[in-house]
Amino acid sequence: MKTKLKTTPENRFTEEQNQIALFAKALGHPARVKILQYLFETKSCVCGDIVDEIGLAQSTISQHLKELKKTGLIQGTVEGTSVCYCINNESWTKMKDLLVEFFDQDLIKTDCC
Amino acid sequence: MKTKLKTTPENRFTEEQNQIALFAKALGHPARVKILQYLFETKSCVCGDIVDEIGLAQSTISQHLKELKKTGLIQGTVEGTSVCYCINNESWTKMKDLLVEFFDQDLIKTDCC
DNA sequence: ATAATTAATCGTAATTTTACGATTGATATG
DNA sequence: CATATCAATCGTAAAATTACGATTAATTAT
Repeated sequence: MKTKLKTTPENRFTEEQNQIALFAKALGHPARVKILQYLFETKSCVCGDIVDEIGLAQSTISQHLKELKKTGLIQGTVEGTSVCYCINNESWTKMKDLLVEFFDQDLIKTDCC
Repeated sequence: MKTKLKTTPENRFTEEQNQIALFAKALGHPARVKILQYLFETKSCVCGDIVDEIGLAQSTISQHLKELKKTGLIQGTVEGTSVCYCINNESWTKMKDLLVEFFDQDLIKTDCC
């Protein structure tokens, strides 16, 4: 039988390529960039403060936070009725190392066209 | 009454935040990560070779190349009937600098939660 | 216990992304 | 010229993203 199977073999991309893309995707929205910057520059990382700071609806911010949590870049701890978010330094470093290594490809490469 | 000043989408994010997100978004798909790696590691950066290398449809690769071109990370030069793609080193460096600076926020940062 | 506060989730709509096949336009080659 | 080749674009469909208001769950305060 002629199998026009659904493509997308999981060996199409390496785990590293997928990881790089995943981290990059997490940074691929200005709101998330701003959230991360805010979490770095302030100690009060309560969700409500983030909502005020960014200027998007509370539910939207929650979605972005969820996205960042998914990659492990941030983590939240319940504090009474609010939730305190902060950078997960381990994940941040992991992302940093992975992406910087990716960026530094150009140090090996010479000219092309 | 507390009047929540509505920020317009234009000044909601800084130009830097938008730039970071834009570059990150470009890297936010494993196919584009792989394309960039391929362009670095080989001298033959012809579109057809990229299609063979990645294993996606030609039109899909074209779309990804367009996306990368949009950010300026790559450029293509027509060579006869084919097109030779290569990294735009200036843009690559610009992205590198911008993102590495963003990554290095953690060097200033103390602990949070 | 009741009310208030906070953040997650739900439901939904608009937009964007991703993928493919088909077509088109450009350039070689016969 | 006719034809083959290559890559961009078109048309389209499925999936994901982004945004919002409304609701819910959990906790704190009255």
